[in-house]
Amino acid sequence: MMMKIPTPGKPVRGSKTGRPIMVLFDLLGRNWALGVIWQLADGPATFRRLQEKCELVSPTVLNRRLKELAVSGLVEKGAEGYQLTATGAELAEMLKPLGAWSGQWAADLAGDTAEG
Amino acid sequence: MMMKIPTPGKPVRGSKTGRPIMVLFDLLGRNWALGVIWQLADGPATFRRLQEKCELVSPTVLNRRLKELAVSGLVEKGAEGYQLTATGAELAEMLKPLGAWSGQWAADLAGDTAEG
DNA sequence: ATAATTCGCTACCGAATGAGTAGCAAGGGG
DNA sequence: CCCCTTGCTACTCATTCGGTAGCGAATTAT
Repeated sequence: MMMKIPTPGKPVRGSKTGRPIMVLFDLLGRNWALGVIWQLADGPATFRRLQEKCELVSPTVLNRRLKELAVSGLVEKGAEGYQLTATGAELAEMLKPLGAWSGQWAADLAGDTAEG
Repeated sequence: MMMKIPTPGKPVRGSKTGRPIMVLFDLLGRNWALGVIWQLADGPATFRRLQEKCELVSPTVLNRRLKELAVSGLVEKGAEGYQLTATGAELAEMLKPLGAWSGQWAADLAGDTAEG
C-alpha cells in the first residue's frame, strides 16, 4: 500500500522544495481534505457519521484523507470518533471566513453568468 | 476535451449538493490551485513566470488550473499576464494567515516526529 | 530579411488518484 | 446463537496528474 503523505521539509507531490506552505497546500489540495476539516470543526464524528456529513464520500477516500490528516497532526481519534487536534482546530478556525465568502462568491458567479 | 469545472449550485466532483463551500473546496482541492492563487497574490505573472514560481509545475496542470480559476472568476488575464480578480484577491487575503501558521505547523511536526 | 529564441499553450502517454460497490472482522443487543 | 451497526479494506474502472515534446505567434538578434 503506497501512501505518499505530505511532510514538511521533504519533497512531496507537486513540491520539490518542501516549503511548509506548499506542503500544506499539497495536503489540503486533495479531494475532501478541506471538507473533512470543515465538517470536523462542528465536533467529533464517527467514521460513518463523517461519511454522511461529507455527502457520502467513499470510504476509500475518507480513510485516506483521515490517515493523511492524522500523521500530519491535524486529526486524531478520540472517544467520540475522529476529531480535530488543537492544531487542526486552529486551521479550521482560519478557514471559517471562507464559509460566508463562498456564499457571496457563488451569488456573484450566478449573477454574472445569468447576465452574460 | 472533458473539463469538469466546479460551479456553485450544481453537482460537482465530490459534491452532489452544490453547496458553495463544497464547490469552493472542490475547486481549491486540486493540485496547485491554492499554490497558484498564493503566488498570484504577489502580483501578476506571465504563464512561464508563474510556472517557475510554482516549482516548474507542468504546463498541462498549470493551464488546467488557470482555466478553472478563470471561469470561477478568481483569475483573469491582464496586460501583465495572469492576475487575481478582485474576488480572487479577497480569497488570497483570507489565505495569508496560512503562511505563518504553516511554518509553525511544520516546526511542531518536525519536533514531534524527532522526539517520537 | 532571416535566423534563433522566447512565449503561451496543446497533444500525448504512463502513472497515480479518484469514486463506488462489495464485503469482512469486531462489538453490542436480543 | 443471530442480527445489526461500525470501521475499514479489496477490487474495479474512470478521471486526473505529471512530464516531455512540440506547434504557431511574437520578439530579438544578425
